Amino acid sequence: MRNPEATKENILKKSGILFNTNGYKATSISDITDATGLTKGAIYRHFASKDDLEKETLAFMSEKLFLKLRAIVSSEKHAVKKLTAIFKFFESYITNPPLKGGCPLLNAAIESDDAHPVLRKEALKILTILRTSLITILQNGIDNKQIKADTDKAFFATLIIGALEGGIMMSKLEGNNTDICRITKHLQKQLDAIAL
Amino acid sequence: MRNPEATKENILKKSGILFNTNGYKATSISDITDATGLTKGAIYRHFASKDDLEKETLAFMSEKLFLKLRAIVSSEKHAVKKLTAIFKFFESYITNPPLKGGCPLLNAAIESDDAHPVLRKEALKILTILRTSLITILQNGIDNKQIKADTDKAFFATLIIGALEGGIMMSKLEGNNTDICRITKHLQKQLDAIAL
DNA sequence: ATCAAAAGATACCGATTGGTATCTTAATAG
DNA sequence: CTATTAAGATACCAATCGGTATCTTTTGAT
Repeated sequence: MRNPEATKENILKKSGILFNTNGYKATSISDITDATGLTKGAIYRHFASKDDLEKETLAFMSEKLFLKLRAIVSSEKHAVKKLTAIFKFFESYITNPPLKGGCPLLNAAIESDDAHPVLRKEALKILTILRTSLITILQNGIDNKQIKADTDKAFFATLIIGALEGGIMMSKLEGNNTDICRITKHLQKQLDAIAL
Repeated sequence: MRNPEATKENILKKSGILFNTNGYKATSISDITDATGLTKGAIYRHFASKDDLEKETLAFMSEKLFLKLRAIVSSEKHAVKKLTAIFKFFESYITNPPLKGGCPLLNAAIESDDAHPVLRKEALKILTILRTSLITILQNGIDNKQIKADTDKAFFATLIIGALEGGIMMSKLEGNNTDICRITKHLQKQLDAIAL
């Protein structure tokens, strides 16, 4: 039953859970061999180093989440509803986590920003994609006369991302969804204010 | 020149920089002996374990920041101005960091929430103090007819903390203060809306 | 001056770290 | 059926980890 692609995916999946819940530095290769049932030989065949595995795992996690997010966004036609769906998606990070350990962007950003350039670059890439996606939705909303034309898109994108990520941090720390729901409620109000 | 209290404070100071910039798990006792010029013997005389050192260091950092914050807040008499001063304080986290490595609450919360109960409990304590302080300022503002009486204090406190912490994450990752300034600008607007 | 106690230095411990060289096994092409 | 090749297992490496037992040095009380 040898299947190198499946093996790599299995490593990425299990590493994702471990990195995202316990941290990148705190997760050892041995933790990963325990979780996968594989050996070091198998892991180092697919990844050049731990740094490389960390980077690829972060990319893997974010790609899977963006896939889910895009599916949710695509199912809505109205720009305002698309954004509301994104708020709901972030609420689910607490109530029904699509990925153990919270938001991989937030986790990687905090762990990497001062010390780990490889991981930091990957986190920045994710932030840029998220930011650009939100701005695109807003622009489409403006083009389709669903959102006020004088909306500061970059400003609004920062508000959405910042508030949601901060809300996730608070709710995860408190162990309930009170804070994230307050945040999404506020964002929804702001969204309604720029809707036509 | 032996001075155990000064030694302990020195350890806490240097550990604070290291833990806050490189992370708790990523910082070894050896890193701390290098930074302080002390030996393990000295460190383990003042702290029972690394867990204990981590916890005490986080408490030490937050206490120092709360002291600064209280001084800034006390210098303003009007509740709205007190809150504005807090916004400016968080902006300074990026432009002129009072402590290397960003916000210790945010850093500790992300690193601890799933795996490190000792640190998590301390982080939660800090969040509670911050939250309570904001609510108290809002309540005093209401009592002094400076802020609308129907303001949802808990809601507003969550918005402030969540948005600021998220903004810090974004700005630190981007390497500029654009995002945190957008966040404070929005918060100021929200504050003006509840001011009398 | 002496001595007890505390502060800090030194030297060590077993366990674990990321990483690698080598060997075995399984799949595939001829 | 066999030879080749790649996937994965095994065994090992030096370095570092958190922690401790013991020794030396400094300090303050007598």
